[in-house]
Amino acid sequence: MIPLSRKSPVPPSDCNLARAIELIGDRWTLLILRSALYGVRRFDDFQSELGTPRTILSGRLKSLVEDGLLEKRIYKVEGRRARPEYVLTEKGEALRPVLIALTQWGDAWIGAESQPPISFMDMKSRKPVHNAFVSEDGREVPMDNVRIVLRR
Amino acid sequence: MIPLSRKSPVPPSDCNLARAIELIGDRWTLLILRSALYGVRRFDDFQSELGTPRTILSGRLKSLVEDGLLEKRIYKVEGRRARPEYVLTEKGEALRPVLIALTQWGDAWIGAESQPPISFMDMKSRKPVHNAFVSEDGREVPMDNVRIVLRR
DNA sequence: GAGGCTGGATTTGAAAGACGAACCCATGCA
DNA sequence: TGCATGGGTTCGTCTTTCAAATCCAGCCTC
Repeated sequence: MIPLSRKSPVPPSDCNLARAIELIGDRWTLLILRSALYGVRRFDDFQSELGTPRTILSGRLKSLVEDGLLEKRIYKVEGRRARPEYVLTEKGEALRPVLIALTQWGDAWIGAESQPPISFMDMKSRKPVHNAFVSEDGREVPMDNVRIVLRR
Repeated sequence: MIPLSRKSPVPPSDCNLARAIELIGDRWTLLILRSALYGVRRFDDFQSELGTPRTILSGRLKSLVEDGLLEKRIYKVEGRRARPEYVLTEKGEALRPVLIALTQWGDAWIGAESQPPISFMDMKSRKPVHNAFVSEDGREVPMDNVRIVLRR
């Protein structure tokens, strides 16, 4: 069990975790990012998949572009007019491990009765992979051996 | 770049990721969990660290208890009256890798100018660790080699 | 070139939720 | 008795969310 503390080692104001939560810690934002990581790019595709109210969706997409997680570009299908699409930037794609870690948490603690509908595999070995901590030499370190280090 | 898709491979309604987002994908909830993972347990400690409105805080703590992420127990300091405290359950502690992954994302993409105030270390080797994918044999698999597998 | 379709996006008014301040309340202490 | 403390709840206001309707530009068909 985590030992009692009266406050966090780093105040939320200069904690990158807290800052990340301010950026993306919102139901719709996270659901949009989830879809985006699955390849969804278009307004109506987000809308019909998530059921997000259109006002909210357009606001969230705008914020995500401003924050550099999505890039707004124009796509054009032959015979149709040009439309914007929202593609993950490198910064946005870098969230993938976070969402996969959350997926695995959900698999273990929410949907534990049934088989998870999705899993992850190493393309080379064709064997399952999971999210974990590794040391510099690329070997897994059990969670219980991970400690926090404060920079002085 | 992620290939275009008109919809996610799994509809949000039976996606454990989407379900996890419904549970904890909320600014205050995530900030509370962050503090809790740092050992904060008491109403006023959450309140003074995060500045959460008291109404919101008591509501979120209640939901987190209902969802099984926190356990409400009674603590008693000698000479003071008994008070409730909110301690992470196993289910709640299991979110730690998710929040560490998000911390490292924040370190890389938000606070990249400055040194991160916190880092993570393997207690045994005393070397830094990072979040990644590993195969069954405990070896790191590069993100680009990871593929989604759908259960049929 | 009038009309329709389509995919983004904004407007509108009602309902829900967030907020800050004040208040409550039980207990231990002086 | 009175007061301090920690953990709430109540209250009124303000903001955000929401669904539905509307807008709008461009491309198509006739």
